Amino acid sequence: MSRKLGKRIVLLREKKGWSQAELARVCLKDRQSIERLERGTTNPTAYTLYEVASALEITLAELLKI
Amino acid sequence: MSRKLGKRIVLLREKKGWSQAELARVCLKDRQSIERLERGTTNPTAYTLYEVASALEITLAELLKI
DNA sequence: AAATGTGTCATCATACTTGTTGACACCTGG
DNA sequence: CCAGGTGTCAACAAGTATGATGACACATTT
Repeated sequence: MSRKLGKRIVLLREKKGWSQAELARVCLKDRQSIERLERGTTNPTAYTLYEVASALEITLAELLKI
Repeated sequence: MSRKLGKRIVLLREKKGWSQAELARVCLKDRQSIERLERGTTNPTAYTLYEVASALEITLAELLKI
């Protein structure tokens, strides 16, 4: 499930033409944190997902369409 | 944000006519864990939300419409 | 009155996420 | 060639979610 979520984040990030570093910058997060999220090696918290969704300018529900 | 999410869980749970204990049972979770979630005192993980959504027989996106 | 169901709260140990730092291989542009 | 961007991986400290247990007040039921 984390894997699928990660793939969706990659998809939405690339749709904006951003690199992991760029998304991290907008999220005020670390480049490595984004990378872990996208690889699906962690089980992120709701707030982390909210921050990513906000950075991607979408809703949480939109991000979670997995 | 956790507060709003908690209120949504309460709403969806009551829509099914369930008590916290009943939702917990279906989730294979502790009654107190559900209560913390609903009060918004924790920042739940994606997997926890997935388990709750599954118990409520809705999608994660549906649960996260907050 | 007593028992049960309900929501709430606190505390504990364990496991995990997160931010951080450092590192590596790969590719592309100067 | 080489400097920079890219994605990946590992390990650490600090903070936190989770499951568990126990407790409390309130309402409803028997």
